[in-house]
Amino acid sequence: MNSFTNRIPDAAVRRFSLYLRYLEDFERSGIRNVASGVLAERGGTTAAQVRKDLSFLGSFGKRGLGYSVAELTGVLRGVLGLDSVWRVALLGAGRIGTALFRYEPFRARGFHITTVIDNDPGKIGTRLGDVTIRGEHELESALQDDRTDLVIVAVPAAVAQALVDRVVAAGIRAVLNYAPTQLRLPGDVALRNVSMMVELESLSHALARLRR
Amino acid sequence: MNSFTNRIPDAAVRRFSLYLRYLEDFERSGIRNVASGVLAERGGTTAAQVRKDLSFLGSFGKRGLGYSVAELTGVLRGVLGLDSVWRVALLGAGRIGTALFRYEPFRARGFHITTVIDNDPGKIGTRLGDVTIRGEHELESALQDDRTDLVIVAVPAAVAQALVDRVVAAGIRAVLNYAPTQLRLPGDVALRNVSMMVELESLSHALARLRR
DNA sequence: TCCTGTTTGTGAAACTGTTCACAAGTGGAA
DNA sequence: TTCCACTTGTGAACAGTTTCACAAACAGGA
Repeated sequence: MNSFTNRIPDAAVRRFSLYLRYLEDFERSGIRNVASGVLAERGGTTAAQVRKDLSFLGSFGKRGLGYSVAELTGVLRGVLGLDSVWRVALLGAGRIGTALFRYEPFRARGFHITTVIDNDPGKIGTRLGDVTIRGEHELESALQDDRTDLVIVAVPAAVAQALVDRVVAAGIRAVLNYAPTQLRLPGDVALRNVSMMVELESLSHALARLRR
Repeated sequence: MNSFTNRIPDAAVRRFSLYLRYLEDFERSGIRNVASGVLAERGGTTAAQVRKDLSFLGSFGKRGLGYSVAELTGVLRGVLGLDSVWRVALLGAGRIGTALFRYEPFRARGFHITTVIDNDPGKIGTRLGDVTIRGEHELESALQDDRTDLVIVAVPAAVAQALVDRVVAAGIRAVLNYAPTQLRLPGDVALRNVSMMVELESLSHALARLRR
């Protein structure tokens, strides 16, 4: 009975992404209904967790039956903002930036990389896929012209903060950061960090403990 | 006064990685002591958080002065298991795998990618940097021969689980997963997932809320 | 219609992580 | 030596998240 008016816990939102992925698998397999326990088993969590998560969105499961795959898929797409196209700018066309650019599932989910910025003179003017790489000096105009919603940062740590300050000043409200540095930005800008070093080191911590 | 015998919260361990990064910057700048507030400001957290985190490791700050950069660096390296070399196998030499392989900071931190596995016949036998790519059928022998500590999964979701089952059976106890699927594995195997879709979708959720 | 087996939705309890607030050290100046 | 400005370490309060447990709803069969 918990409705849209309330804020949804961040931990739950992240699981929604996973649930949606599994529901799409089920949909492809022609499965029409799915119980919380099935979704839980697939996602490495518990049935109670799944039900609690979904209860933040309202209540549209059928007792005794489970959830309609089609309906739940639709609701999750809506909540995750996947019912519209998001225009994405990629800052940095190095190895990581290029790998991200070519990652197909982005486009399938409605994330269109329409802008690529790099400061290497050898790259400016060349194409990455169907996008022409532009120089850093064009950042603001590119973000504006392309009506960018969201920025992915894949530049060296040393230049990331300065670039992001400009991005925020240009009105962008969502940043996905791959640079190995903690960006500081206003509270009303959504930021997510992805760091392979942090994950790796948390693993080596676990391993080191095991060894003792 | 909290000593090594206790388990350290996962959230704290992940912040240790960040603290260490900043401490290394400070060390390079010749700064010898650092207060919790300074570390906090750099890492986008609070002074109390920093002190609480560090208290899990013992107590070696000096009241009125802060922490010795050199000492703290050493302690964090130890806790994160960075005082030895870890031998890493990379499964999947596609775009993401290749980008990971070439990511220099790994090696600097003591993570040596000694094994690369791919099932593309066109790639088997070719080299990636100084490592020869081997076929999937050699997985077990490669892990054994190279005395692998840790495995990075960068293969398509469809084949990830089967491959990881073999990896676990071969005795590996730490897995870093880039495949967009939730791997199921025994409780005594440490697993970390890195998913750009989850992060992106959590951003688009935030944006979609903003729009309402 | 009634019974049975299944599954949801949700308060309450348990747990985990974060923030607060302050006594207790510390170095340096007077 | 005494004082002062500063900073740690840590219980306690608080906030957020997960798990538990069970009444209520439903489908299908007898």
